[in-house]
Amino acid sequence: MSIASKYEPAAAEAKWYAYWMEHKLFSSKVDHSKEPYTIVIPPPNVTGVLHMGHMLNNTIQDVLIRRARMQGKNALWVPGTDHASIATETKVVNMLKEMGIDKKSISREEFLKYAWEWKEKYGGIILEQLKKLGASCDWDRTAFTMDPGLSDAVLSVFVDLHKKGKIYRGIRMVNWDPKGQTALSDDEVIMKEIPSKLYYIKYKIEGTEDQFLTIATTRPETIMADVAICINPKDPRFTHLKGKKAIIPLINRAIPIIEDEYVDMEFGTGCLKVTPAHDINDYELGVKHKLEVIDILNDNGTLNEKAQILVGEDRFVARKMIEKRLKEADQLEKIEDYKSNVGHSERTDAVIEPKLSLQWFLKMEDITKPALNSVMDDVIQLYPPKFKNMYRSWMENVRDWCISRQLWWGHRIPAYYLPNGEYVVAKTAQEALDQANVQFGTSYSLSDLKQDEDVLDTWFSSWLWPISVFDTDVFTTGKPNEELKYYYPTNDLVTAPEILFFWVARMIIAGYEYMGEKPFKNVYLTGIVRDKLGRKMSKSLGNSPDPLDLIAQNGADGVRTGMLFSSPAGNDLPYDDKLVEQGRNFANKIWNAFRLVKGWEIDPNLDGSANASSIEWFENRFNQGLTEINEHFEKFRISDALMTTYKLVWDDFCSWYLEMIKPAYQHPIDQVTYDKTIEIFEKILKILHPFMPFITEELWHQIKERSVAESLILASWPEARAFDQKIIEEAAQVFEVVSQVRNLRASKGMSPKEALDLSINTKNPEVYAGFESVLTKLANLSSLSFAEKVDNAMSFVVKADECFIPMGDSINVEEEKINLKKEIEYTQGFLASVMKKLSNERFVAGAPAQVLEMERKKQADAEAKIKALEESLAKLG
RNA sequence: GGGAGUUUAGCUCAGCUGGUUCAGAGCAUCUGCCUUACAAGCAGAGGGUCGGGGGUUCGAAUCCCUCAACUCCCA
Repeated sequence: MSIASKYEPAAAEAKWYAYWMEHKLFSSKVDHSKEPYTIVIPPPNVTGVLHMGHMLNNTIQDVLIRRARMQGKNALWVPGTDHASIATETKVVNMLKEMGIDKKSISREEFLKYAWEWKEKYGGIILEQLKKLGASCDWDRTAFTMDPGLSDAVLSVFVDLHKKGKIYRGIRMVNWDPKGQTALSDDEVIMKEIPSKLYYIKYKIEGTEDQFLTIATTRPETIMADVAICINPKDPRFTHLKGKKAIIPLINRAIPIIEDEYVDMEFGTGCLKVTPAHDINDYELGVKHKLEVIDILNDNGTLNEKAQILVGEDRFVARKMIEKRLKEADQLEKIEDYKSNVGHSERTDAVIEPKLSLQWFLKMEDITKPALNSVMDDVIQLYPPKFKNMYRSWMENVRDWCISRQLWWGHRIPAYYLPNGEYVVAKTAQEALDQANVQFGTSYSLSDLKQDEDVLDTWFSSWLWPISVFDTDVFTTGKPNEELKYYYPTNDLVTAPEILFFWVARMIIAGYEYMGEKPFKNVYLTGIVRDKLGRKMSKSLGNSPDPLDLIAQNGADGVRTGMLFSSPAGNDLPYDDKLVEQGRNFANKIWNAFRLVKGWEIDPNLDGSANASSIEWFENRFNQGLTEINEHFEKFRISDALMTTYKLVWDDFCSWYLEMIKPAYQHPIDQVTYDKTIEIFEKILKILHPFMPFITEELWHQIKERSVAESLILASWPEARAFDQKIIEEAAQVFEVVSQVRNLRASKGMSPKEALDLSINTKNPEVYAGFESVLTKLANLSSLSFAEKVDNAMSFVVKADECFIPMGDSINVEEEKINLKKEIEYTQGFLASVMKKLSNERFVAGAPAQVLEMERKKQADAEAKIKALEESLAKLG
């Protein structure tokens, strides 16, 4: 035969992906005769490359989409990328640096020109990589969050929310990234536990020469920004300080000593320095006590002239120098080691500086309510549901969303400042001008307007994604177009729990605000892909395999199934190369099953009636498996759906069914069995297709020539028919006899080639009737008979049936006796435990009838088995 | 400091409203096989007082209490 014994995925993958693309089989158009099934991709960063997290995430989406497509739904998976303002800007800045260009030395327009060039060059890489994975996205719809239409939608929404009074400008404490020189949202800040130091600093009490109070701080470089010392009014240690002033060391500025119960008497010394400009809690304390704000830091993290000393030094350098100077002044009492949680920028890893600045905010209080309720009421379902709690606590404690970023790459805030100190918000400069002149009775010209320098937070565009990929005008018109009406709300969203808040929650908010309707029905939260040590796989740690290498080595189908083998919803995926290997082996197994079937010659004159029972059994078993697989899918248990498919194909189809009907070597097969087997094989390929699209499409076409419209990707998902439990159970009993014979051979060290005689003592010979040839073949029997008594035989019992293998003189009677006695003893123990239950009146009275019946059946089975075993024992003499 | 989650075989995980799907699966391990579809394979086997303790119940991996360890979120 000419078919290779090992499946080579590369050629088939390239061929079929090109085929699907060429014939536009991923494409979806509005079609009211079909039910839509829609997924919008979580748009990867435009500058990104595929990592293991994407692989898992997008495999799941593709499985869902392909299955929906086969179920006859109008399946649409919308792809696209996110402009990712901070991440991309950082990369472009670095690129420019390598070219010897400083961002500060070029204009905004020049910078954006470089950025767009960068985007054009690298922006599509990740989408190309997704194609290698087999992603069946409708690529003609590929969207980008900074496409003209989508950008326009973002500005419309900004203007609209501003008009509604939900967007405002205000001074707030924000998370400032001194390296990226931008404000970050809370979600972009990663808290890390950092070993640091607690400095105990002595402040002189004003009007004394030798009286001091001591404060403990982790940030001595901010003492120049202190505006008060705060004590707890209940603290008896400090009553003598009330109403006095303290003097800041080194700069000798006097500050009041105030009282507030906020101060934790247990922490540090019980005295707290209040530095409103550089700590969020101090800021709130400052507002409460109407304290001045002294900001001593520049945007880049160096000290400014308000610090009076160390001007121009970096904050961390300043910390060291302050420590030294305090020591010299004898005002540093001690230093303790301390662990503190310090915020770091997700993008630049710089230590975050709390900073007061003028930013744009979105009021979250009212707008979040429908979004909270929809998840709490399961209108939107989270998988797994444990994330509901997290979602609620976030939504109930949400703070206003800081939506401005001090960057250039992104959607520039459509606010225009006027010479009179006012500003207007409008989509274009012209509109702003018209509005301003009407509103203020002025006659400004365009050149008088100065647009806000900042751009919007990336999430302020991606929160519109499930709407804006279909319709970018609805935000102004309020009237959804045909596409949006048809595809929205989408069905499933597959994403990582870490962006549940920044993205998922906000899409829900925007969905209700602009569509009055949820953006999706189900949210499937994947876990994080981790290495064997439990670390998150990341480029910086270098612990992640290259996904494209993996695909090259194991095939996309192997990688897809490997990723899914062990990733229940919400659980992290502990990645192991073994999993992908298992996937690859599985593909090979399917390949070889095909080789076997394809290699058979058909003899139309042969009678195949002996295989009827085997075919009947497998069809029932298939329907049972398919029912289970469908149930797993309904519950989003993708790993379980795969595992059930895996076992159905490998164990039931390959190990049992094919062996049962396989003709002897170089013998032909009958027409009926062959046709049935091909039919079964086709059904197997169908249920495998969502997981393993390439190999299944390849074999589908190798079975016979098929047209484009007959491609597997478009084939219909098999119907799960009713199945007969009895047929399955009886076959299982026959299989058990086969296993026992094999087991006996193995334990006696007999060769599998040695044919044996088998005699069965059963009350239900009809169970074996259809399977006699199967039994003979799989257990390698020289004869099969039904008899009550057999002498000098090894025996075993399956259910209540005694099975004998006559051994003539070679049998070791004593050993057989011991084995039988052991089994009798064990079964009697089991029976005793059942009887104990049944003789317990309270059990009989309290247990449901069904349970009772089960117990009685157990009793009957055990008694029958003991009887059979005892008879066998008696026959040994 | 507040909240949530996890703990079942060597590993990764199932186990629904207590009772036959109740101690399971896959992988790994061990034993025997190069049996012409597949050694990326076949056949067989061994592994767990379900984190510890207590309670409720006729009956607990499952419900309650408590302790312990780990993880995550928020401050």
